[in-house]
Formats: sequence, structure tokens, C-alpha cells
Amino acid sequence: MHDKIKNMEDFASVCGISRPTLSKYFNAPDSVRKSTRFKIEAALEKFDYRPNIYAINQNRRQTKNIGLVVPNLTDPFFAGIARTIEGLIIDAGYNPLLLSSHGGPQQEITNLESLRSIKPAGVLLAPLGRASDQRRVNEFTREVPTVLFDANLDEAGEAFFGSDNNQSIGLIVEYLSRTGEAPAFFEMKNPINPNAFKRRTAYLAAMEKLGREPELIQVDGEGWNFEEVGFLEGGKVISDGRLRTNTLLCSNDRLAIGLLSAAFEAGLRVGHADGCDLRVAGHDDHPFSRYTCPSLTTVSQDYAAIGQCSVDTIMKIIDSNEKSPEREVKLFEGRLIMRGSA
Amino acid sequence: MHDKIKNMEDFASVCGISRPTLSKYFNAPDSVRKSTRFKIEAALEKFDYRPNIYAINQNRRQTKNIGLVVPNLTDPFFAGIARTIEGLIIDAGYNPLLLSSHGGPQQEITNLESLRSIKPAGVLLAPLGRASDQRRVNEFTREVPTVLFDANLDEAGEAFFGSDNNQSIGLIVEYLSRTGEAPAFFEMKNPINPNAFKRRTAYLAAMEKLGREPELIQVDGEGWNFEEVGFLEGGKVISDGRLRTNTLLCSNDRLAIGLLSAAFEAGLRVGHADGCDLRVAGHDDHPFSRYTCPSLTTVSQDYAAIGQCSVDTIMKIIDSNEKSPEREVKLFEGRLIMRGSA
DNA sequence: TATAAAATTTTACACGCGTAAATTAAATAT
DNA sequence: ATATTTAATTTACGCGTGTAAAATTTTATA
Repeated sequence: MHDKIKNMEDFASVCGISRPTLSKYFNAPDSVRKSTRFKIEAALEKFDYRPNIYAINQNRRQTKNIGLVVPNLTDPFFAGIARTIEGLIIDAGYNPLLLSSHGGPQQEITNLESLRSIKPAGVLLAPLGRASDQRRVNEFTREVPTVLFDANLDEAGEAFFGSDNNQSIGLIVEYLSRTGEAPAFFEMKNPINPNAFKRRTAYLAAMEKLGREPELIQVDGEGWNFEEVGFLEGGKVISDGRLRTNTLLCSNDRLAIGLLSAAFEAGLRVGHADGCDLRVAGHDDHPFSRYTCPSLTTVSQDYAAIGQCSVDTIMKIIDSNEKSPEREVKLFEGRLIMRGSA
Repeated sequence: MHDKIKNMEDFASVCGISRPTLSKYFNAPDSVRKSTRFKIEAALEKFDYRPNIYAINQNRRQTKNIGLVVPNLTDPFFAGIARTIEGLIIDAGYNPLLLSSHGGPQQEITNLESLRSIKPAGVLLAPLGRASDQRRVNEFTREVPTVLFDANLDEAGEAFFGSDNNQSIGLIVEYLSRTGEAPAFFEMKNPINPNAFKRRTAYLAAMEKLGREPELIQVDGEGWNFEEVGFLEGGKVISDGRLRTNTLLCSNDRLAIGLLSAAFEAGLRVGHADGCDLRVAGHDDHPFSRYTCPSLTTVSQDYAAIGQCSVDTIMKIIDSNEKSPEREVKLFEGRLIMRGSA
């Protein structure tokens, strides 16, 4: 019926207007006269033409791409955050590119390298944290406008938004201490995940503030298989009788999930009801924490706010086209989620 | 120190060779004379130049991009598969682009549309299945070489690789029937997830083969919050005394996780040991199914094989540059994972 | 060493679009 | 109706690369 439209030139001629006008339309439909716009949109109905994204990006001063890097997509917690932020980026009229570092610093750098060749307008990075190759991440953030979230890195990026671990850990330590024995802190000796050290410090501070004796239960284990670590090492702690209190606060929900499983198999009754042997609490409000046995008492992070703030900030930087003079840092408060386990 | 390298031309001159030769090198380092290669690699050490990916993709006959679309990245099951396949694509020398349909047919089409403008060499698609906009998915697969996995769609794509639900459901029905009461089948009345109907059919067939009376427990609930459905509706089934057998086979692990939680709160003891009230089994070997209370007996899918086969096939299609005359379909067998719950 | 064959490099053009500057048309004021 | 201002459109050029065909160099063969 109608001939093949190969490029904007062809499409312009079937529209009856010039190519540059068409270009303007695609970049901002309202920037052309209304009559012109109707002509274009009528033609779009009849022919299926779409601008070549590679030619566009080659010639634009800036792409409309925003990189989004999270430490581990296999963790539903990060998958959820990523999805939220993706939506916000799209709403802002940009194109999100989601990459997962799979828990490894090498992959994290690889992700940043591959983002660099895509020339993104900006990047939202949730770094691995302690495990990150800080020098190379820093190098990247000097060349590409970057906002960090979830985990902070010293002076990297234009801004950081995350949770106030002091507040959130303080909150749950206070709750646990008020309603029963003060908690021991269950964590990995050499945690690879972001925020782990902050939470340890926050726990120690919270206990001191309450005038209680802190107790760190630091177990072996490598990598991101937190449930497995919680299960295996938690099981050992239980069977070895290393528990000196009946209340455990885990560094994160995934450790708690494993620990609950170990407690179950050891025949311990977990919860705050009469006759229970153990109370267990976590941190993060992991999507599955509602469905553990018993359901997990935890602290939720305000990820709606963190995501919104991160996106708003990168947009501001992109629009203003200049590095902000000061590195903004904002911490959001956690909320206590009381359930069956503690 | 050295002047800015802006493009391949500049870089060619500092290398002391011509630009097209450089182009050849970047597309296949071994296709240039060894002496030339050393010159280039020495220059690469000194200057930081990387070819403009947009200019490359605009001029190549084909990009090196492979689209990878999964129904829901928030589900750790799909997150795991995606990660595996991503690795295989990279090993094959291509660039994976991961997109999640977030459980919605509209997003699925949006993903395909946005892939189209990226002109991928091929696409690996795990469709929503029943919920998919089949007409538009089909339209896409006619224009872009596509291999389906996980869920089949009628005649869409060049090939399909997935699990043999008949075999896997048969396996676990047989196991459950042999070691105790025959299972009832717990599922959603109108399941949105792929494979659900196949599993129902497979259950009915397996029970008939064993000469047992099948029993479908079909509960209300919409969307992808399977744990919630399993918990809420499973709780009702238990409290209403609707259970006519002590063995439940769930359509997938996430339903089972919710159901286990409901059983726990109802005070039922789940497992195959003496004195247990209920046996529960799932399907998929979800990453968390090891850590439920009790741990979940289930069937694992052979995703290493499915992923490998899907990638191999799309590569073959890309290399041969022609549609295969016949649509290949291959189903892989599941493996029984015996744990505490049944 | 001369010659043929193969491999490599160069020349020359194309790809599809953005955008500044120049031109033209429309809207507003007089 | 005319002059002025403003907005829309067109002209003309550049972006950074791939690739066919031609020219050259290297390697293999005699």
C-alpha cells in the first residue's frame, strides 16, 4: 500500500513538512504549530515510523538515559526498590537502565563501565558499600552525575539518601528492651552487605543509652546467602547453648529468616507470647517477613521517600547542569513493624 | 599531557594507523596484523578512548543487544533465572538488556516496544502467559527473532523451552500418594501466573493415573501476591474445615509459603513425621523454600538447562540469519526435592 | 629471487538524526 | 491595512562510526 518509511526524511515527506520540524516534534510535541502537529499525528497513524534511537543519542548533547545500579537483584528487597525507582525515572521522562552488581565489586565496576559507554544523563547507585572498589567508584562519580542511595561511600557522588540506622536500630532496641529482655545482636563477623557496620554501631550505642550490657553474636559466613548463614550459624549458636538472652536482634531480615528456620528445627518456640523460648527481630521489612513462622517483627525503611528524593535530586542536577557545591546527605526514619516474633 | 581523543579518527592518528583498521580491531581484535594490534593496545594503555556505542549501533547491520524479558523481577525465582541467562548472554559476546513486565500485560507490551527501538539481534521472552496480549506479542515475534521460555504462547516465537509440568507434577503426586494420603491441589481460581493451568491439568491427570479421586481447592485472589493469597485464603480453608485430606500440593512455592504461615498460625503441625496434622508441598524450588517452617518439599525446575538451551537457540538463529522452518519445543524434567513439609 | 595468492590497509561514501543560523509565516499592535 | 514582534520552519552542516571496493603490503609457492 504505502512505501517503506526508512528515516525521518521519508516520514517528513509523507507528512508534508520538513525533517527538522519533525525532529522538533519528537523532542517536544507541543513545540510545533497545532496544525503541524495534527498532520504529523495523522501520518503516525497510517505509517509505522519510529526515530532511530542510536542516531538520536549520537547527536543529542545528552541522552535521556538514567543508570540504576543495585547491589543484588536476587534480593527481593532491592528488586522492590529498583521497581519503585524505575517508575519514578519513567515519570520524569527518562529511560531507566537497571543493572545488578550481583554482590560483587568487580561486577559493580563492570556495570559502571558499561554505563559510561551509554553516556547516561545521570546515575542512581546503591553501592555494595564496604566491598566496593571505592577508588574506581569515586573516579566514575567524578565523570558522571551520580546520586548514591541505600549505602553511603565517603564523598562519592553528588548526594546520598538512605535510612537512619541509628534511629531505626534505636527504635527496635528500645522496644525489645521495654517489652522483655534486652536483645543480643546477631550478625556476620565480616558482613558484605551495606549498612551492616552502621547497624552494629547503632546497636552498641542504643544499648549504652539504655544502660544495658551489649552482646554481639558474630558468626562466620561469606557472601550474600544470608538465609543460609542465619540457618547454619544460628543453629550452631542455639545448639551450643551460646544464647545468654532470650532476645535476638538480627542485622537484617534475611538473617532472621534463616535463624527462625533453625529455631523451628531446634524445637524452640519463637515469639512474645507466654511459654515462648526466644524472641527474634529483624531489620528492613523484607517482602517475605510477613510470612515467616512466626511472622517477623522488624523495622521498615522509608523507601518511597528515599527513592523519590534520589530521583528528584538527580533530575535537579541534570537540569541545572552543574555539580552542586555541597554534597547533600539525608537520612530517613524507619518505622517499627510489630508482628509475632518479638 | 596528551591531547583529548574525541573519536576513532583521533585515536587512529595517535596509533599511527588508519581509522577503518581500528574499526576492524574493535570488532575483532584478531582480524588485524599482530604488529598493528600491539600498536593499538599500547595506545589504549596511554589514552582513554572508547568507541561511541551509538555510532557503532547506527551503522552495524545488527546490534549486539539481546533483550531479556521476565514476567516479574520482584519474584526471586525469576530474578535468579534472569541472572543465569544474563551470564550466558555475556559469555556469548552479547549485551543483555533486562526488563521486567511487573506482572502486567501492558508493561509486557511496553517492554517489547522499547526493545524494538533498540533493534536487538534477538529476544528471550518469558511471557506472562494467559495474561499476555497474545496478538501483540505475536506481532512482535514476527518482526524480531524471539525465543520463549518458562511459559509457552501459541505459535509465538521461533522456539520454546520450559519445564515438563506433566512430568514434574506427576512426580510429586506419585511421591505424596505413595507416602501418605493423596494430595488435594491448592491453587488460585483465576491464576495470573504462567503454567498454573498446565499444572492443574497435570494434577488431574496424575491422580487419574493413580486411580485416586482428585480434589481441587480453588481460592479467590488476584495478582502476584501469592504469599498473601496462600496465607489469607489458605487460612480460611483451614479454619472452615474444608480440608478433606491431610495432604496439599500447591500450584507453586509462593502459595505454599503463605499456606505454611497460615497453618502455623492456626496451630497445625506440618510435616511427614508422626503426629503431624498436614503435609504441604510446592513447586519450583523457590530460593526461600529451604527456610520455611518446616522446610518445603517441592520440585525443582532445570533452569540451568532451560537457560542454556534458550541462549544457544537464539544464537543459532542470529548466526544463521534465518527463521527456522520448524518451531522447536523442548520440555525439561523436574527433580523432586524432599524436605520436611511432606 | 620472482611470482601468485592472501591478508591487510586505505579511500570514499553512507547511516539517521540534532541543531545553529537564516528564512518565512503567523500573531499582535498601531 | 501596515509595521512590528514573535514563533515556526527550512537550509546547511556535523556527529562518530561501519563497510564495500580499491590499493597496498605481506606471505606462500615455485
